[in-house]
Amino acid sequence: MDSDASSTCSRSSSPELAVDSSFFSNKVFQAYCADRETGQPRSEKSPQSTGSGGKSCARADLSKDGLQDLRLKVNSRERKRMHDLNQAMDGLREVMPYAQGPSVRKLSKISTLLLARNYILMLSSSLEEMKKLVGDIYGASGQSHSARRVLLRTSAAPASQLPLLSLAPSLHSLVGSTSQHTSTPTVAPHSPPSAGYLGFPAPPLPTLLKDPLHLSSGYRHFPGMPCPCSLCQPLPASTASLHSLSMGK
DNA sequence: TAGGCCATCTGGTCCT
DNA sequence: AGGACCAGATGGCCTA
Repeated sequence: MDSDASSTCSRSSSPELAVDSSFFSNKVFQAYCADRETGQPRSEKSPQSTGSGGKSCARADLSKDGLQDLRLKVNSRERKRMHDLNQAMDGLREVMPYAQGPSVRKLSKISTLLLARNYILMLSSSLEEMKKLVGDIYGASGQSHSARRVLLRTSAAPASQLPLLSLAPSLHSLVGSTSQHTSTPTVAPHSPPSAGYLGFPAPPLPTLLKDPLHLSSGYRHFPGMPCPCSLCQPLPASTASLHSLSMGK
């Protein structure tokens, strides 16, 4: 099959087949037609359908074939929409700090979204911490030009050459317990994280925004996650631009 | 075998 | 009117 769903997913899905000759599609459609002929709705819940007759009336005028064509067209559009959504989800997975590879089961959709949220929060707090640190290093307002130069240079450098990396050990010991950092159970790259594994449920958003990772009491890493902070890992190319964007502010 | 995850179909609603 | 978006239903696959 050439569908992108089958290319990105190990499951055996066959959309084209479903459109053309799927038993399910035919069965459903026949049931639908039978319902229409007997005047019995397939579902009880259609509170608004009584008032708005627009498309329903138009559909009533269609022949069986026309109705089926319309249904197939709508199904195809919906399938494409979902495929696009899945592609976007795959794109998100690619930039997530999580082991990837053919032997690694990919993150579920919900895990991807939750992990992405935490990752963003972590990056934000790392950035804030760096800004604070640079401010401390260069002191008061008189040195702001130097600090800005450092920031600019940092944002212009390739991700792999970011000075943040060399600062990572001292930063971790500076802002928190390294033991907490290193004693964090490392993720077995072959085990998919569940929502609980990712350390959820997360605190309410206002709290997170105020002090996302409780950095004041140490650099907090989410349980079970490989340390994805910008200090410990070279940034992926696609996130480097984001990083430099924030730095440029 | 139960539960989780997913793809697909479907009808309703909203928007252009 | 047509398309996009959404949520519910359904059934298949996989894993513990």
